[in-house]
Amino acid sequence: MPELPEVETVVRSIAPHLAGRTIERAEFYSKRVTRGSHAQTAKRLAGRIIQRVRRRGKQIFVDLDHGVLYIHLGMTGKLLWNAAPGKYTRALLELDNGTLVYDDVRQFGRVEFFEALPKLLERVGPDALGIDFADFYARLQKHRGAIKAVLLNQSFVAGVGNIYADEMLFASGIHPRAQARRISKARAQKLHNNLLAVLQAAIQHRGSSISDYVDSAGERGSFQNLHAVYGRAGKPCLECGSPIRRIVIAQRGTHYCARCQRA
DNA sequence: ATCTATTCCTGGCTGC
DNA sequence: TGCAGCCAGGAATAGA
Repeated sequence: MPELPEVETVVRSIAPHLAGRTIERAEFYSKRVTRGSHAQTAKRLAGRIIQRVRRRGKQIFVDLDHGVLYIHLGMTGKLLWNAAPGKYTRALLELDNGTLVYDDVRQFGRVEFFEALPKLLERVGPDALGIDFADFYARLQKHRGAIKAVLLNQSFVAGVGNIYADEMLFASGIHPRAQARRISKARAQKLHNNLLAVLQAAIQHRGSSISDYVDSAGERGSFQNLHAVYGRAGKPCLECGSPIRRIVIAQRGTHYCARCQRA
């Protein structure tokens, strides 16, 4: 499940192949993944020159000389460089130097061409790696819901998903059900530090590969081996030994240590 | 406005 | 070996 570290890893691995290249041909195979007219989208992409590939939160933007290709990996999206198209290939870009293949088993992802970005996509908050503490703390005050749910809200901060939300709450000693606005300034400072620290550590390990995730070269990440709580329900807490608990918050599996994380 | 529940989607897993 | 039933969750959407 690609979150900020996985998307960052994909962007880093794909960008050198794409920058400055020309799109010769585009193909789309899924009505779900690409909602616009396939023929029209392909026509608009043909001949476009890629200027750069960038990321905001979990969103990927391929800036073109005219318009932008928006890519969201959803749950199982993969951007693969020079891979053979397969059963789950939903879109494909043939460039002058190779082929970019978009595979997505569950089709929660998106590959769309826009002349200009829709307002909906602009609704996301500041990127998790770029937000300063003052802004982070001010935004926390605006939410009365559980901190876990708030961290997952992309308009609060962009890029955090289920795995890293659990990990940074554990690292900060904050209970996932704690009310966002009730978190003390000192705790919030800790959470802000861990927001950066956890995501940066995950990027250094090229992301977490639980089931599907691989980068554009098909390589798995290794950060899943360093998860303290995610996916460790019933196993002993690495800090205190008490069993990691699993509850559901905002319809998402949430893992925490009842002893290390107090409300 | 803010928050919560529902929906989409399919491979993988469990249990009979 | 087969198969029904459930689970995983990002984010748009609808409803409270």
